[in-house]
Formats: sequence, structure tokens, C-alpha cells
Amino acid sequence: MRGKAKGAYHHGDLAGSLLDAVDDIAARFGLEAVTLRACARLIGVSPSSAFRHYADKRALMTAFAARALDRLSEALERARADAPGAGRDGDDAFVAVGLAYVGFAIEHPAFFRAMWREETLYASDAAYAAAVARLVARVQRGFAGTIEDRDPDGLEPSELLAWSAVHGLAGLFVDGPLGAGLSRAASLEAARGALEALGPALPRGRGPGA
Amino acid sequence: MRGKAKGAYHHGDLAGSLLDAVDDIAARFGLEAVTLRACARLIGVSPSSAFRHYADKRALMTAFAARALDRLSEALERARADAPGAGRDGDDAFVAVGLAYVGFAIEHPAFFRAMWREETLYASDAAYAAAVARLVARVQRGFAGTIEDRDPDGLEPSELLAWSAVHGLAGLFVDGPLGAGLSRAASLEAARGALEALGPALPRGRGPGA
DNA sequence: ACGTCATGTGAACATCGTTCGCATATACTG
DNA sequence: CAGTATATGCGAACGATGTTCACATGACGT
Repeated sequence: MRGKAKGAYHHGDLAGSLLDAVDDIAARFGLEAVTLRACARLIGVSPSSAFRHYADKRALMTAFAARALDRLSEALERARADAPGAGRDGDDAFVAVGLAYVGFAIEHPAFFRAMWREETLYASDAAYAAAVARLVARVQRGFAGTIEDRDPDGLEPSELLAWSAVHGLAGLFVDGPLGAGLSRAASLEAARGALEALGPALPRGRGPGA
Repeated sequence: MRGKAKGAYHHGDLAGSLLDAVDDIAARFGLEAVTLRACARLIGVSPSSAFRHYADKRALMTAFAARALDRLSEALERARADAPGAGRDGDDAFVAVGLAYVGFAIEHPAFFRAMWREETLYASDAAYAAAVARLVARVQRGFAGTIEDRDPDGLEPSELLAWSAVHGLAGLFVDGPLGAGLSRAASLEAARGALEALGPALPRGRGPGA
């Protein structure tokens, strides 16, 4: 709640408050309910004032997507840190990070949707692209120890597979045919089963390691 | 193009023509550009006439999503029929069906997006739900022979994993960070690599089979 | 104190989804 | 075949949305 915090220009930090408003409305009523006028109304400011800080509604949504991406990144970071067997065998860490990804999507569906709505945001925006890069790095760091990364640039097939499985689980629960009628806990349990089943496909066990 | 086909009531088949219009606009300018008025304009009909056939814009989009789902189902069916080693070892069939899924998403991103936009459609609509059920059945039929389905009701972890990997690949390419800068062929090649890497995680090879 | 720039305002515009009363073509009944 | 009922399309209207623009007003440097 950074409402009308420490005095600054007229409002304080309209750019940030607008993001908070998007946050609030999206969380409560869904992404489709996010409206420039509604955001302005919520802050108590004129609709046109938003255009001093964002060129477009799309630019606002881009900034919001970047913020959501960073929140997800932090959640993954926490999950990796809290993972029981962290540091040792990467398997547990991978499942923990993957579950954090899916859990975030289930708990904050509007945020998760906003991150990837390329038709509603400027995918080439610098801040957005940077947030995406951070997220990708976090996810791959979640794989570290699990998947040996021979070529850090190109996506190893196993990496792409793991990333896809996690992302697909989230998508299926949030927007797909699996979300309905399944409690949060049940969804996460199903996701855990699927992620654990992925183990044999990851090249971890192979080689002289173990 | 069923434009103003064989005479019927006034227009012929406005309900169907409206779907065609959505189809056309979505394919050319993206989902966000689909507008009731634009569809009506394209057909040469008054905006209000659409409401005789669809209660909502959302109802229209629901019907469109159902149509898109059926197209994807057909594509999967074709892929399974055309798969070289069809009928025998399920592995090739699975990769073929999965690639068809991803390929459809890449070639028709607007259709793929429309299918799962739960915020923009009535997920409980009977026709939509039926189309989803058909799609799920087709996908699982694509897995047949690859994944032994012990419990046809509950989703086996391996089934959920396979379904997620395919769906996640499509999502990453269509709306995610992987779509940019990758040609259609390159994307499909990457997807094939990931799907083939999934093999060891599917319980096919195990047991007395082979 | 003054001028300049950044920031917010209010009215306006085109467009969108949606509703309503009205017109008209088709189908049904006798 | 006549006449009525019903399904279908039309036009004008409403409120809401994104966006623009000329204008007001606050903050800051000189």
C-alpha cells in the first residue's frame, strides 16, 4: 500500500501506485477487469494523468507483467533456498522449484496470465525483457545440479523439456481443463507426481555422478 | 467462405458466418482485434444482429474456442494416422501427435490462445466442454500404446506429465520467451528434441513389452 | 522573485458492447 | 391461398473505455 506516501511531486509516485492498482484489481476481479479508468478511480486521480507515466495501457500492462515476473522469480528463489536437500542432489530442488512455479500460478492466476499475454504487452520492452531473462535464469538455476548444461546459450533438450513440463502444468491448471474441481492441494499433489515422474528423463543419474 | 450461401432466412447462416469472421480477423490481426462490430461489418450486417445468435461477445468467443478445439483435434487425428510407425510402438506416435499439437499452436497462435482464455469465455458451456473432452480424448489416444493407462478416470502421473510437456511447449512458443527469433522449423525441431527426451520417463519401455 | 519544466485536470472524440422498439421475411395454420 | 405468429435483421441510443489536447498548478533552479 504505497497509497499517498511520503510527499513528492503532486501525488507521490503515480507510476508505482498505478501498478499497485492493476495489482489489486487483477487479483480481485481478474485481468479483464483491469481498466485504466478503474485504476485511476482507485487512486483518486484523473484518467488522463496515467498517460504522463505510461504511453499506453499496453505499456502499463507491460510494466505490471515485469513486476509479476519478478515476484515469480523471488518465489522460485525462496523455494530453492528452502528445499530440504538443497545443494546436494538436484532432484529435490528441481521438484521444489517446479512446484513453486505451479503454486504461484494457481495462487495468482491473474499475475501468471499477465506475464505471458504477448498480445497485450510490448514483449520487446527493455524492462520486461530483463525480467523475463531473470526468470529464465532462476528457472535454469533451479535445474542446476539436475541437468548438466553443456551449452549455456542454446537450450539443452532436457532443459527445454523440464521448463515445458513445469510451464505446461501451470497453464493446464490456470487456464486449462484441469483447473476446475481440483483444490489447490490436490492440484499441487498431481503436479508433484508428474514432476517426480520426469526424473528418469533428466540426465542427472547418468554418468559418473550419483 | 460461407459468405451468403444458399438462401435461408435473411442472411443464410449468420451464426456460422460470425464464427468465420472471428476466424478471419483473429488469424489476420490477432485475438485482441476481434470485435463484434468488426465481425458484423465484415459480413455486412448490423452490429446488433449478432445478439440474435449469441447472448454475448463472450458466448461468441466460446463458440469460436470450441471450433478451434475441434480443429486441433482433427489435426491430432491426422497426425496419428499419418505417423510412420503408427499402431506399433507408441513412441513415434506420441512424438508425432505432440509435434502436431505444437505445430498447430505455432501456425495458428490466435486459435490456440482462444481455446484456453477462460476469462473470455464460458468454460461451463456445454458445446465448449464437449469440445474440450474430445480434445483430451484425442490427446490421450495419442498416448495409447505409449503410456499404459491403469486408471482411465484419474490422470496417471505419466499422462499428466506428457500432456503438460506438450502443452507447455506450445505455450512457451506461442506466448513465452521462446517464440521470438525462432523460425517455425527451428521451433519444431527443438520441440521434437524435448519430446524425444521425454521417452525414458514414460513407462512404455518397462515391463515385458518391447 | 521569476521562469521553466514536470505533473495533474477536464472536456472532448471515436470505438466498443449492449439494449430497445421497430421493420420484415419466413413458417405455420386454416 | 390468406392471415397470423415467429424468427430474424435494423437503427438509434446508452454507458464505458482508451486516448488526446489545451489548460492549470505544483516544484525547482537561478
